[in-house]
Amino acid sequence: MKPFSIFNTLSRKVERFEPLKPPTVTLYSCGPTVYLPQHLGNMRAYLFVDTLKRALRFHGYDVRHVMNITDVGHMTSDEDAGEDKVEKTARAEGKSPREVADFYIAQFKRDCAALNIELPPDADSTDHVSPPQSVLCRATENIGAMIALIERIIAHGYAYVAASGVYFDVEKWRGAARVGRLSRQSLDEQHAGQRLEHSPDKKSPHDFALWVLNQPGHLMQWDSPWGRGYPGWHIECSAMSMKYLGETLDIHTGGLDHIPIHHENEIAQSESATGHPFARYFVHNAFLVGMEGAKISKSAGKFPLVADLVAQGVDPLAFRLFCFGAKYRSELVFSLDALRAAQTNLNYFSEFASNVPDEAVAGPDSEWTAGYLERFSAELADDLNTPRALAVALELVHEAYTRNDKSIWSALHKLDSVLGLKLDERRLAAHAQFPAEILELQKKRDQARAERDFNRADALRKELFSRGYEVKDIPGGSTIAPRRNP
RNA sequence: GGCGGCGUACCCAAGUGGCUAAGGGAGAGGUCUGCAAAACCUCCAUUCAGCGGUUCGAAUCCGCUCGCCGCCUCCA
Repeated sequence: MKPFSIFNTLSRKVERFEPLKPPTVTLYSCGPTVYLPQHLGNMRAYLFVDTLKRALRFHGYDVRHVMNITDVGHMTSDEDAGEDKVEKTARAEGKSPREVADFYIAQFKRDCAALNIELPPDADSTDHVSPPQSVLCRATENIGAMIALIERIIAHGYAYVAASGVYFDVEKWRGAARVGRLSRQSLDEQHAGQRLEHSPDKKSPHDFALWVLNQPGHLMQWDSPWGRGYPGWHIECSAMSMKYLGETLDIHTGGLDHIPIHHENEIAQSESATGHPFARYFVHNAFLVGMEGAKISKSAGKFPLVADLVAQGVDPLAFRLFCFGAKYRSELVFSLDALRAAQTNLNYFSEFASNVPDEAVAGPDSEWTAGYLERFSAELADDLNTPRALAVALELVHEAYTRNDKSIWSALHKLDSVLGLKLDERRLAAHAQFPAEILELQKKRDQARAERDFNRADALRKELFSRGYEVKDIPGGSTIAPRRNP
C-alpha cells in the first residue's frame, strides 16, 4: 500500500505521514462555536476531517479523534474585549447560555448525521485520560484543565497576571525564536499599521489573554487562582487536546483562517507549558466560496445550511460527494449545478447498490476489482486526492455495469467506508419488504402492461410514485424501490 | 501596508516540466424501450487569463500585465 502523505502547513510541503505511535493516530480538530447554526462552509471543514479520518482508517490506522465545542469565550470584537457570542445570542433569545449551546449542539449533531460525518462520542466527566481517547468535548466542562495549563505557562515564565487578566507574554516567546512558524509572518508584519485596541495592562499589543478577569457583565464566570473570570479563546484547544490525546498530537486540523492567530497562539501556549512540540502535522482546509467567489462566513450573514439542501431537493449525502469533487486545499465554488451533478453521481452509485443481489454480497468479489482498491487507496494517500479517488469509484461501478458483473460488493463497500454514501443501507432499503398494498399495486400494473393497457399502467405508476415508490420495467416484469429524491 | 492564494471547456474540477490536458455534470447523436427510468456506445479544450523568457520540451519554472479572492479583527 502506498504510504499516506499529507500537506503539512508547518513545512508547506506534502510529507510522508508517520504517527508517533503507530498504528494509533491522534487527531484534534477545531470544532464549532455554538451560537449559530453551522453553514455549509463550516460543514465542508468537518467533512474534510471526517474524510481524513476515514482515509487514515482505510490505510490501517487507529484514529483517536478529539473535537471541541466552543460554548464560551469567543468575543465579538477581539480576544479580550467585546461580548461573548454565546451570551449575546442568549440575551437576544432570552435563554441561558447553556440552553443556547445545547440547542445548537443538537442541531450540529443532526447536520453531521445527515452528512454521515462521524462525530466522536460525548466526553464523560473523567479527568485523567491515559490512553488517547476519542471525545467530543465542551469548553465549559474543561475549565479545570485550562486553569491547570495556564498555571504551567505561568510557572515557566511565559505568562503574567494583570488586573484585567492573565496574558501570554509574546515578546518572551519571540525571544525563544518560536513565533510565526505557521504563518511565516513576523510579529511586526502582522500588525503593521493596524488599528488594534488593546488593554493598557498588556506589556505588548501582541499579548493575548489566557484568562480574563474583572468583566462583571459576563454571565459565564468561574473561580480561578487569579480571581473570577473566564478563559481566553485559544486556551481550550490546547488544554483539551492535551488532556485527551497527550502533549504531542499527530495531526491538528482547522480552517485556513486559523493559521495566523489561533493555531499560532495554540502552539505558543502549549509548547511554553510542555517544552515539546504541540502538533507534528498541521493540516488546513480551504473555504467553500459563494458564486461570486466570496467567502461564506458567519459574520457575513447569509449562508446556506444543510436544511437548504433538502429544500432544494438535494440529498445531504450529495453534498458529501460534491465536496469530494475538489481537493480539501482548494477553494470550492458552491453552485446548484455542481450539487445536482453530485446528486446524479449519488444516484448512479445508489442505483447500482440497490441492484446488487444478496448472493453477490455473500460471495467473493471478481478478481478484477483489486486494482481499483489499490488505485483508490493510492489517490487518498496522495494528500487526500478525493477527486481522483472518486473517479476511481465511478470507474469501478462503470466497469461492473459493462461487464454485467455484480460481484464487486466487497470492493464497493470498502470504498464506501471512505465515501460515506451509505450504500449498504440503500441496498437493504431496496431489498426491504414492501407493504402488501404496494406490492399489490405493482402486480396490478404488471398485469395491465401484459394486457397492453398502458393508460392504466401509467396511472398505477403515478399512484405508486405519489406513495413514495418508483417502478422500473425490466424484461418480463418490473422492479420496485423507494423513491430516490425526497 | 504586510502575508497568502486563485484564473484549465457551458458548469464543477484533477493535473505543478515530457505518454492522447483525469473525472463528473450539462449538451448532441445512437442502442434498448409501449412510454418512462436505468444502463451502455459515440461526440464534446491542437489547448490551460494575456504577453515575454528559460528549456530539446511548460498548463506546470521565471518575469511582467490584467482580473478575482482570503488573512492580518470573531470566523471552517
